[in-house]
Amino acid sequence: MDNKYLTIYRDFAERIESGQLRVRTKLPSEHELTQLYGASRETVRKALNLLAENGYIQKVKGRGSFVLGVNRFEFPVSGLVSFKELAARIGKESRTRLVSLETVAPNRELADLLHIRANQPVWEVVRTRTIGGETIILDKDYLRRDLVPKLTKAICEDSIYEYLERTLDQSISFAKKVITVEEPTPEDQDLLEMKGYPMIVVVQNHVYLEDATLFQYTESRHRPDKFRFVDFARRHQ
Amino acid sequence: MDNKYLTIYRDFAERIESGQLRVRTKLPSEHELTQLYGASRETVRKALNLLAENGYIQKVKGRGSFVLGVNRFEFPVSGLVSFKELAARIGKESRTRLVSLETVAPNRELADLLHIRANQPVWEVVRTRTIGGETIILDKDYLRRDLVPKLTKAICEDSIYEYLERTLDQSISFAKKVITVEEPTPEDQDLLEMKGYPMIVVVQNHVYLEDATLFQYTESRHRPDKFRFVDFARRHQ
DNA sequence: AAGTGGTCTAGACCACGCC
DNA sequence: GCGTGGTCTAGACCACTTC
Repeated sequence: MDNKYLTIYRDFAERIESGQLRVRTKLPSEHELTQLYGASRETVRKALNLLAENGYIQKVKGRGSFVLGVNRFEFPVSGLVSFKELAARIGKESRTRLVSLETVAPNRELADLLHIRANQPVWEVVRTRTIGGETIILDKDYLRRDLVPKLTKAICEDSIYEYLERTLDQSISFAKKVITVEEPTPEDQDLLEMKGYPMIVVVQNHVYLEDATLFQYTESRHRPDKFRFVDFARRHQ
Repeated sequence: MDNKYLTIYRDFAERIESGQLRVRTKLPSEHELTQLYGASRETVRKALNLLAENGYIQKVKGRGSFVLGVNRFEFPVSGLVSFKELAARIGKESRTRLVSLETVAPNRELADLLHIRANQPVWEVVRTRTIGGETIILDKDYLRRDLVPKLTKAICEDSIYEYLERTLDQSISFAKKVITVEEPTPEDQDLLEMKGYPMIVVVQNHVYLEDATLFQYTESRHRPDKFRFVDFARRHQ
């Protein structure tokens, strides 16, 4: 039992995701929630604001908070979610295959991306993702070797994020994603079932730890017909 | 001068964007900020949390808040920003051209998307966007006619968002974006300089008002080589 | 007038980093 | 031990919606 506001948040997030709370349902008022959870109003509000920010509810001044239906049938790929978490959500049969795992010296471009010196070794992990019987995603990960001393086939085929957060005590804090569309490389053609598609969707991911050091750079290359990115955004100000 | 916490937020957001506050600079402590702005600590924290959520700063327990360099040279397309705001940011010469503006009866698919009956008329606005001399974006907007009574060529070539927020008293609250890659239609080929590219990036946008009614559906179709989507995401929990 | 959410305050205790 | 951010409280006033 950790945070009070996270408890309230997760409580409602679960009930909304499961459909137990229907779309357009009115939540209890903030005053009522303070009594239900034995919390102060600001604590309740912190939970409700998180729910609103993540697309679960809409708060309307003078009326109350209402369950939204936007996120219901979509899985937002925005936010930081590992492939394993994602695969679990969509419930499709999926598989990760390790292509190669080695320590390499970064070329200048990569050293630049990771903000390290050219002689500082990095892990290079190449993996393919098979979903519904088709191999459609190629993931290339580069991690700072000084921050991740050990890496095995088993870890790579399970979830690197999980390993980092559970085993090591590194916490991932934020990431910058860049989505572009490019021509497939011979490597893409070789490792993926491209089915003649002449382009590939590239999702670059810069992953940072809590102290804001960049420690991982990932390129996730998707066959275009299977690519789908969903984002929920609020207009502030 | 409206909100106290928004004042603090904008103050730092501007100073960070302008480069007046350098990357890795330490912000004043929360305690110091309460005195600088004559605000309580929770108010200061609300501003700092907004800055952190939007990628401006990183808060580190026990040490302080530090300026991040992630958002500096990128313009995040995540969040809700109109094309006009976007064009202003990147500073490139750009132009919007109205292709057609009419009232149509929605087909079933569109009526479904907008959650309206099939006999309820909607605005159909088709526009092309020219950036750096090339026409590379095709925007198709559908708006509920009951919510937007008037729409002119001038408004469409300026900014529909701006018109809605300033002239009408409608406030845009949130949106759901879906990015996919498809084959170009004859219309794409006709209106855009496709240069032989065999695919097109489609950004679907469902835009909601503050009372959570869906009032606009937009399809933004981008030539793949010029498409770029940047997203900043924090890992919560 | 009563109920709702939005903002703000002045305190409190805690966990963490640093010296 | 001191300064830092993270959580939480019990109140206050305001603007808005509903009746």
